[in-house]
Amino acid sequence: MENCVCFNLRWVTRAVTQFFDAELRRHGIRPTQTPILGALAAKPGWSMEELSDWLGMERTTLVRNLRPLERDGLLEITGAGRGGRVSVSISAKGRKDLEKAMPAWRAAQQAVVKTLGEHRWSAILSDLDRAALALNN
Amino acid sequence: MENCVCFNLRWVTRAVTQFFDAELRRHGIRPTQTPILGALAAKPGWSMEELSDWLGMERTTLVRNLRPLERDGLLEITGAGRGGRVSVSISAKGRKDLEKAMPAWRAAQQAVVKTLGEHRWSAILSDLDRAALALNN
DNA sequence: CCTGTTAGTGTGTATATACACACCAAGATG
DNA sequence: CATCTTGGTGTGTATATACACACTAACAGG
Repeated sequence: MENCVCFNLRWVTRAVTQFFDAELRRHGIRPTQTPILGALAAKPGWSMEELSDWLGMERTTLVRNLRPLERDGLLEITGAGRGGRVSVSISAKGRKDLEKAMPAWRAAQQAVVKTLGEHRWSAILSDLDRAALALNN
Repeated sequence: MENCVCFNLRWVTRAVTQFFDAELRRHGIRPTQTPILGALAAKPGWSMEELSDWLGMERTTLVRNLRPLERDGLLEITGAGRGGRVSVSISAKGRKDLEKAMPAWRAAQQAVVKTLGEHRWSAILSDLDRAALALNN
């Protein structure tokens, strides 16, 4: 049972997340928030469901994850809310903070990629993506 | 940035965890708890630090993760506590519940392994283990 | 206009995670 | 014995995750 796929994936993910967090921490941005801001920076006016689909994240999880970013003014949520479609967009501050944190992200990414080499990492991530998609059907 | 290792790993891990959870749910055991109970079933009298080392889990995270299991009587924590070493052991109920949940775990494990094949999965997990170890130094 | 249906959204509750910090026990040193 | 250090533990606080559920807006059909 020590070969449990779920357990091993969670273990590696914890290690990688902690590593990214150590780099990003001083910029006040969490590893989970980086891709959220990245998506928002690429396109304005996401609905909650679009964004959660794009990120492959439970919609209700995303709602909670946006709260700290909204509170700190990195993004803005406009629209009706309960019942009506909302529109999530990055703010000027959000864009600036993301920009400032990018070098740290790049450093972490490069350091992790270096452990196995870019070729192997991309093969692994590609396979894992395929596995995850298979499980969703 | 959509190739962020951290983000992709977290995504896959969420999918796999949800899949395991769907199988284990009706037994009242979470995917995270299975390996904990497994370790406890293999050896009695773990100290908190030993167990967290073995599971590759932050010690303080483990403390919180043990609470529900302790509350539900699946394990017992004896010893001084704050300051003094503790001894964590599985209970009879814990052993029984784990036993009952094992078929569900096996089913989930097999289904996930089937997505890429056993050979590929074990190569991937072996590489990921190596990567995670490299990051801890 | 009214009502039923559906799609989009948020909440309640519970677990998972981890950094910073505080606490206490036990042995070492004086 | 007193104090000092160190190693093992738990807590405060904050984010991350997701299932079950409730709510509301918008639209359809009468």
